[in-house]
Amino acid sequence: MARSSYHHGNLRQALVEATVKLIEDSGPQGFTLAEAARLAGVSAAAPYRHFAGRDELLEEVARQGFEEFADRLEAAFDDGRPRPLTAFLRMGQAYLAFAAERRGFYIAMFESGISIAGNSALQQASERARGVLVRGAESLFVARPGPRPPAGMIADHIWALSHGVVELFGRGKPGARSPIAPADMLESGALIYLRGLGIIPD
Amino acid sequence: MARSSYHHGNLRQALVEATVKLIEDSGPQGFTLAEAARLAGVSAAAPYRHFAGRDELLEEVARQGFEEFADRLEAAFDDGRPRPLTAFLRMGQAYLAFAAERRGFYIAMFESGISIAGNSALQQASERARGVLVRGAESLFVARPGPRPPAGMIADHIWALSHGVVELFGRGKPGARSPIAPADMLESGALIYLRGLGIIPD
DNA sequence: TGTACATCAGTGAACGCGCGTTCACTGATGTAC
DNA sequence: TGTACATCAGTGAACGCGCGTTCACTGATGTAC
Repeated sequence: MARSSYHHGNLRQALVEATVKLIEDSGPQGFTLAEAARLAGVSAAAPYRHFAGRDELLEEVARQGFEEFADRLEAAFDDGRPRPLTAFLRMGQAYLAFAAERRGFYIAMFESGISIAGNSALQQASERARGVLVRGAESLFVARPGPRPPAGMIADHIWALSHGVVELFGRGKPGARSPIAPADMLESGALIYLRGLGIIPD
Repeated sequence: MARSSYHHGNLRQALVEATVKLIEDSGPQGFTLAEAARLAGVSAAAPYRHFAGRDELLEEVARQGFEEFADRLEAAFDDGRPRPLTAFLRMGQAYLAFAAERRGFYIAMFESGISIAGNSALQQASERARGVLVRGAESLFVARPGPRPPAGMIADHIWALSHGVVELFGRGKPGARSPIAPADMLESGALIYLRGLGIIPD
């Protein structure tokens, strides 16, 4: 944060990180361009050398978030090793881990009110993440002949369930709505769902 | 909105309605006490006769939202008629209908950043809504002997799935992430899940 | 039915604040020769 | 290796703005008698 020279050197990325920290500390509202600049140790006018405004900075945060999100899902899936089902469930836990460990990014991605469709780099990154889930869903059927439900639909169901768990039960409220840990909630829900798909025998 | 006399007559409720409209029109950020007062045709100081501040007004909006939400779920469930499964699925559709038709309330309830636990009237209302889902889940097992999964868990799974569908796919973005309508997404997901529970035979 | 008076629910002006954004500027860096 | 110069990435002051909140006030309403 402390800067010895007149030039910052890496202000663009420093602003991204300041934004993440501000969002984590004070919620999605608790972020202003001015405060991000302050946190980066720079005048309020400086961010305009790198971003057109507040929204463009938020969208960059979300884009980087989606990239890391996709990376983590991919690593968790590990090409379906040792078995597709295990790998698929591991993606669910990676989903929750990302939401918890990278909360600032998660909020920027899903709760900041930015428009994903309006920014093509952002949209590409978000589609890449969905692609990992879709491939995971496809892998569940590799050894199964016959008709299969569309993998995109399965990916969307699991994404929705995971997101709902994060939003409704994922925040560390003591004495929250449910005493069950988010990880257990997602796993039990996903297992029931996969049994419904015939992936897991009763 | 137009007021003939010095006194408004029903300012408290008018502010609630103004808040809902502002949130619907301009997102969760697009609400300020000052603008709500303006919309209600009243000076910026007037709201302080009825609410301690911005947050208290938002919490009242959320509370009323949860009450109507619970009412609608209850009406949709209709005591499990004609069959528990049908009634349960109808609740899912009522969930989506509420989120779409009462968007301002939904946003105040789930996306405005208020703390549900910090306001007991609000918490009670939200628990009442969950109670309807829980009773719906219990009804699925009335004619089934033997061990059953906890109804609270099932209610939470379905709530999370519904919420996720609303948040990720429910906004009317043209060309959005998925071309499938939210109602179809939720129904297909819920059916697979219920099959996994053994409620629906394969 | 009329009147005095307490209470209630508004007004409007004022405040301090922080934000987003623009602008002319300047210090630092990189490059051509 | 040195110098001139273009470009880049900052500064700091200023602006207009709208917000939240407070305050003394006043018009309207309700009630006791």
